[in-house]
Amino acid sequence: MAERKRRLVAGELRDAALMLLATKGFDTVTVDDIVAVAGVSRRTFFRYFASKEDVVVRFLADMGASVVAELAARPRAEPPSAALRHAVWVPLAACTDRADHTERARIVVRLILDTPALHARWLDRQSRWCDALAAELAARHRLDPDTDPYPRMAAGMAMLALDTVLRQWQPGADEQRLAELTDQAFAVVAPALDTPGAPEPPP
Amino acid sequence: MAERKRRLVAGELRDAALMLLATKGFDTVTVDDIVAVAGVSRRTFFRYFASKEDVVVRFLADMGASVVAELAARPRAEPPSAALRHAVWVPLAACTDRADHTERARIVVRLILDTPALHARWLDRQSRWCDALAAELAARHRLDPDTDPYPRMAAGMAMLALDTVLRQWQPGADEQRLAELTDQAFAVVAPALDTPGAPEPPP
DNA sequence: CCTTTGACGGCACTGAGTGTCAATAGATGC
DNA sequence: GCATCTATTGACACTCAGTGCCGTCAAAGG
Repeated sequence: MAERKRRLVAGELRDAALMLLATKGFDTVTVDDIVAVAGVSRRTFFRYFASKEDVVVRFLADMGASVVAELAARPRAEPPSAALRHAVWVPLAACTDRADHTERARIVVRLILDTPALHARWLDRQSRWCDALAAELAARHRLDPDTDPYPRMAAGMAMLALDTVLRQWQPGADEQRLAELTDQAFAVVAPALDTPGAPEPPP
Repeated sequence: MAERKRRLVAGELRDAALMLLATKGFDTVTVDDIVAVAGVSRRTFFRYFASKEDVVVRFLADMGASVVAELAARPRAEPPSAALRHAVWVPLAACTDRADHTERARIVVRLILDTPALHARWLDRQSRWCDALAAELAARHRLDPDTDPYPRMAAGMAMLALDTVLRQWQPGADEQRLAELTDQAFAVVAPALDTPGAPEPPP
């Protein structure tokens, strides 16, 4: 009950922030501007979001947990390239579930890629997903994550593919188009992901 | 003459900053602390460095330009994995040219990887090198950087290898050890870098 | 010797982010 | 119905990063 109100305020704040940031740019909009539109106090803003960057980055934060969860759900027999492609595709497809949601997601992506401060935060978050992905991959293939570079690099290549897709995301692109871009990106890294030697655990 | 003094002040500031940051941590040290040790005013600090992060990140900034320059200097006939390995190796080897310099570089790397704010800036800088590397790769192989995902992903894989090496850099590791780590990292991505199809330009 | 140039320090200001406290509103117990 | 406990909020004050502005001072150059 109080939980629903929290969600309401957070949504209000997020919508106000995204609207202002997307139109006026990240640096010119202050937190005071955002709270003025949302109708709450400055202090309340920082109770919901750790920083100005956080409002935007959190919008895409679910992707991280999703990617790791999806990878864990894939059958172990599947080659790494296919498993990672699926893991990355699920949250990407979730961006295009409704047409209105799609365009907003694309605008947020563009804002992040074009704003240095946001881009830095985005990369930082991505690198955390990378850690989790690497741990999952190491467990999947029974590799030592401290000495074997494969898990971390494979996770990094998956993130690289995700990044490449988001960068090439043009206005008006639908789910079909995103799927094509994802396939292209993974086609590039697949030879490294599925290279023999590391991935096959000795029975 | 005035130029030499500028360099002197910048060095003083950098040394004071690195000493304080490495011992007390990034967040607890203020710019006032740094300038107190360096013996200049607060305002002067910001004339030399754009931000507190900048002091640390600039320390490794030369690497970026170096990587791109080295790649451009490699013969075109060389396979991408070898060319990129060399390009990444040169600045890495430069970190170990003198023993004292080596250990300081390692401490800075550790500081960056362990401090979220610095890590974010580092990744952001790395992504700029990635842009330049991708452009160079596209030119090398006569590919369209806007539609072909190969150049950007190949550049990203090189950065990924660099990142992996820096992460595995243990105390006391010498140039020999760094070379091993670099070889290991590039062995993972080589199959994707040298995959047929994209890299071979039609004559 | 005088002028111009450039670096420096001091000062004031904006804006992000945090700690604290009092007020308020809703849930709970009697 | 009323008291109470708890969680959320707003207000205020504070620290610190970063910037603009200006007066000063010293060195270069005529």
